[in-house]
This record gives sequence, structure tokens and C-alpha cells, in this order.
Amino acid sequence: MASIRDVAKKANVAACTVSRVLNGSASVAEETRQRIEQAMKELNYIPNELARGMFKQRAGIVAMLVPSIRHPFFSSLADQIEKELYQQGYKMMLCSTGDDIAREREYMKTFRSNIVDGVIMGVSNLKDEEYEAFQKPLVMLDHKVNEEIPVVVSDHRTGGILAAQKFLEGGCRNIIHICGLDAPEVLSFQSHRALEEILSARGVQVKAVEIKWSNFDFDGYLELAKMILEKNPEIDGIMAADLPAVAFLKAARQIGRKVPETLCVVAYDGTYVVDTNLLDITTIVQPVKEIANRSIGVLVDLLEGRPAKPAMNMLEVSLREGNTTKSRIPS
Amino acid sequence: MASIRDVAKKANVAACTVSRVLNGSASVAEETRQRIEQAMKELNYIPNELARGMFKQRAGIVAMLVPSIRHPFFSSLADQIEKELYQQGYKMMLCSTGDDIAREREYMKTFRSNIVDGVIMGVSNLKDEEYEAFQKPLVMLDHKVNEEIPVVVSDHRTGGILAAQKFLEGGCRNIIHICGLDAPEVLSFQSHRALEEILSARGVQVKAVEIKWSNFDFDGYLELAKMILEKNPEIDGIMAADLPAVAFLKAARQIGRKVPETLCVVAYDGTYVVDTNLLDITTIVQPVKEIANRSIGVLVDLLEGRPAKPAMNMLEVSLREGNTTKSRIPS
DNA sequence: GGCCGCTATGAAACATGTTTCATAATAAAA
DNA sequence: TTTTATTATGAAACATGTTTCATAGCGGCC
Repeated sequence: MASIRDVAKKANVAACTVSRVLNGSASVAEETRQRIEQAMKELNYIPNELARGMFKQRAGIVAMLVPSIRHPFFSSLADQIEKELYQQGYKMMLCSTGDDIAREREYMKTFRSNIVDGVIMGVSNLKDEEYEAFQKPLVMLDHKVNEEIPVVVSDHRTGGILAAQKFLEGGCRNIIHICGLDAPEVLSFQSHRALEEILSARGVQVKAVEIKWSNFDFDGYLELAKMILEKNPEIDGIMAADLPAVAFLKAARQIGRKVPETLCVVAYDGTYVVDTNLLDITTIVQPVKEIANRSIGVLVDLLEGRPAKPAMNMLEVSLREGNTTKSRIPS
Repeated sequence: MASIRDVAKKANVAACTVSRVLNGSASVAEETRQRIEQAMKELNYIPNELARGMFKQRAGIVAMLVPSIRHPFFSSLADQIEKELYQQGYKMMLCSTGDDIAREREYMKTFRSNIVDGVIMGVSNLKDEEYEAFQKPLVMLDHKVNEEIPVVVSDHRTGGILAAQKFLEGGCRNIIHICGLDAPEVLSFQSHRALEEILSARGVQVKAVEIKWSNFDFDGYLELAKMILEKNPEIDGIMAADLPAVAFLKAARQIGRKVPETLCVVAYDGTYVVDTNLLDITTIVQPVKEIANRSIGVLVDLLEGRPAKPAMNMLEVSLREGNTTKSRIPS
């Protein structure tokens, strides 16, 4: 690999002059510049980004940590994030934890070693102190650590409210909510709070069933869905992420439950998984593009020393009405 | 950020001694070691991987370039690749081109600048010379450049043959194959060749319709599918990647075509998209795990200077029979 | 003619961790 | 006791690109 000094030697100048040509950082005589450019071409020279990054204290890479890369929500989000980063001149390092805490901790440690400039945390199972001790710019998704570390989050409370309305309109009395792990900092749990608040007030039962996001396996979801529906025939409403929601629809069909007549289903996320379904699924849609845009906006501002935006970034969700819920109950 | 010299100063030793403790590369007196470890802890020291990589000429990162990160096949593959890389001590940089040649070229240039050690190419729209000129270890997926650059590929020919048999069993006479861009180096096109070879010999029509993998949008596929089915009522067989295959199933239902009675559908890839469908879809399954395993195996051998395996790595596909094809035609 | 200021360029230092070579000190062998 | 081997450690060089500071050359101005 040709280095800047090889180029310098070939062009009969000092290394610093080559550097000046590379960066346009100072004036170089036209004749010298041409000689240097010629030498670079002949040696097929490409500057070593590691060395550059060492000096600049910048790697040009942002890490994103998610529970699973193939999960449709996270792969859609990573896709958008990579596009945003590309536009801002950064590359994306994408890592998954499989919801394994040790792995999350290990990756966080790696990220501190100057190999990335900042991190988007799409998973957060460590203790708050561990995020606070992280000395680089960090953007948390769906998880509030403190007033300092920026968070980007969908308005899950509204998501819960919109879903609750659908269940009420459908006359449902027993709802199951398939959700992520419960923890006060996990903001997506707000949807559950809202759901419970509204529905309990009307005497509707709401039960949470927790599952992990990683290592998702559709057949597992399907079995779970069948079991739940068979053991609890009184269940008449389901809220779940796209994939488990679809599993419930498939299970319902297999055991002969009519949707939406005797079972209302609301999917949560709005990835392409709901689009591919033969049914038109009622869905709470998270604004993936805006989440990516805001996350990278906030992170890059931090990285490049621009004034910090507010730490809390809440983005609107929307309801897409399908026919897995009833529009109005005949009274 | 504390550097190795700060640690050295605090522990009253030279930097090289700290380095020896870090790497266990030479003997250090027990008492000195403890003093150094203490200093590292107090300073919250983490070695700078950029500097390390510069010396070692190794970044510890492998790039993967795909047309789209959210495409289910590529996100599943990237997921497995990341897991394999993790086990081998590498991190994954995941980049997408959106099938844009300029972007692919730009990323390839970036990858040469020592920021990654090697590349897995899940997309390949450049000229062969450009891959040949790339001076780092490279593994191509589904694309043979020459006898030197390693390729990992599914046995698409067998995939085509298996599908052809299903169409013959179902008595289909007019097949449409939705496929990627035609190019002699794109090995996935072998499935089309096989399909055509076998079916033409039996007087069955086969037509290829080319689409791009990136920026896939299910509604677009759905429109395309409807248009094709409506304009060509004679079509009675479809082979397509999971997502467009599902689009055809949805389109068929919307315009009242019976599957499999009057339309046989074979999906190609076998991602979770086929699992989520309410129908049990006949599918040619690519061995994603093996592709990831083999790709990283070959790449890491190259990176670590182990003897090269054969350049061509062909992996078996399998057929998963569902009920979107007919098992046997009543004669 | 002498001083000012600008352009072009190089030498050297720096970013950080690693390695080679040299040296001192101690232990073992003769 | 002297020689040899071994252990522990540091100084300096290296990997590569960037920046600061110094210097030389040249045109313009009074």
C-alpha cells in the first residue's frame, strides 16, 4: 500500500505538501500540484483513513446497536439510518445483541475505543449508569436515561390511545397486549399504560404478555398465539407488534376464529410485514423515516459540536385503519 | 481521553510496558503489572483501536454491501453474517447501494482506505475489472468475476429445476419468472436458465420479468402483479422472490384467481416473509445460515493468511412444499 | 535600496499504540 | 568467583497523515 511518503518521494516534495493537495488546506503551486496528482494516480494511492481518523479524532463511523438485524422494524430503521448517515458523510456499523446483556456491554465497550464516533442505541438493557458513563455521543431510542442523553421516541401513549379506541368501537371486553419487556425507562411501554388506563375505566380487561424481540421466530409466535387463543376463548382483542399480530391472525384462521367479528387485531409498528398480509390489518404506524432522520440529526449535531437540541424527541404515530377491527359496533 | 502515555506516567513506567501488559506480549513483574492495571482502572483507560489498527494494519471491521438493508433476504443474511463476524472477532459495517452504481463505486473506494479489512459483496453492478482492481480480500455473493475471487452462491440451477418440476406437476403452461437483472455473471440467473430449459422442452412458455431489488415497495409489486395477471389471463405459474410472490398471491385473491387451482406460485428465497403468510407457500429455500457461514469462513481465512479454499462455493437449496402448487395433476 | 507581506515549501512534532534493540539487574551455571 | 542466561524495563523508531512553525523567494511600496 502506497503511503503519503511514497507519493511525496515520487513527486519530489515533502509529505506535508501532498497532504495539502489532498485536503486543499494551503496553497500549492499549480505545477507542483500536477506533479503530485500524477504521482498519486501512478501509485494508485488512497489515503489511510485509520491514520487520518487518528489525527482528527474521528472515525467517520456511527454504530447502531439493535436486538436483531433481521427484525423487520429494526432492519427498516437501520436502512433509513444508513441512508441518513451516508448523506452526512458517515458509515454505519450495525451490531446486534440478541437481547443478551453481556453482548450489549461488550459492544458498548468496543464502541468506546475510538472505533466509532457515536452510537444509536436501539436496545437498552443495561443499567442507566452504564449509559451515563459512556463518554461519547449517544442517542437512545425508546429509552430515557436522564435529562441529558438525547432520546428519540414515538408517541407510544397516543399509539395506545388510538388502539384503545378501536377496541372500544369494536366492543371488545378482553384484550391481550403482546409487548416488550416491562421497565419504567422503556418508553414503548407507555402504549400499554394508555391502553390499560382507557380500557380499565370502561371495564375492559387488559393483560400484558411479554416477549423478546430478538431471535424471533414466526413459528414460535404462531404456537404462542394458538395457545393463548385456545386457552382463553374470552379474548376478543389483540395488540401486538406486526409479526406477532400476523401470527395471531394466522392462528385465528387455523382454529376458526373470525376476524374481526369475534377477534379484533391491531398491529403495532407498520413495517412491510403488515402490507404483505392478505388481510388489510389495522395498524399503529411508527414514523420510521422521521425516527431515523431525527436520531441522526441529533447525533450529528453532537458529533460536530453544534448546539444541542432538546433531549426529548417525540414523534407522531398514526393509525391506519384496516379490516381486522370493526369500525363501529351496532348498538 | 486517557492515552497509554497517561497510564504510563501514572504508573511510573514507560508506555511500552503498559503495552506489554495490555497484550501480554512480554513478561512484566507482577508488582509493576498491578500498578499499571490500577492506573488503567483509575483513568478509565481504553486503548484506541484506530491507533492499534494503524500499526497492525487491521481495522477489525468487515464491510457488507447490499442493495437494501430492509430487504428480508439481505437483512436475514446480514443478521447471520454479523453473528459469524462477532464470533471471529470482527465488526460489521453494513452499507446499501439502492442499486445505484455510483454509490457502489463510492463505497468500494471508501473500503479500500484501510477502514475495513475485507468486503462481502451482496451487490455487484460494476465492471469485473473494478472488482479485480480492489486490493483487499473480497467475497462475492451470487457473482463470479474470475477464477481468483471467491464466490459463495446457492445452487440456483437446482432451484430452477425444483420449481420447474412443481410447475410440470401442476400442469402449468405459461410461467412468469420475476427475477433480478439479467447478466451472465449474476449466478442467480441460472435458475431462470434451468426453468426455461426444462419447461421449453415440454412446450411450456416461460417469460422473465426483471425488477430491481432495492427500494422495493410492496404496493408497487402488488400493482405489477395485478397488471400482469389481468393483462395475461393465460398465465398459470409464477416464480418470484418471496415478496413479489406474496404480492402475486394477494393480487390473485383480489382479482379472484384461485391458487393453486388456476395459478401456481413458487416463492424463491424462503425468508420469514413466506412464513407470515396465511397460505402455506411452496418455496425454494436458500441456505442463509450456510451462505453466511461460508462467506465469513472464506473471508476470514483470507484475512488471516490461511490457505485459500476453492474459489467457488456452491450451497444446496431445498424445496419446501406448500399448497400454492398442485402436488400431482389428475391425468 | 530597504522593508513589508504574500506564496510555496520543508522540517519537525503530533495523534496513539507496538515493536525492536539495548541495558541493567538478577539468577544460574561452571 | 566469573561467565552465561534470563528477566524486566526503557529509549527510540515505526505505522500514516496532519499541522505548526520556520524559511526562502519574490513583487510592491515609500
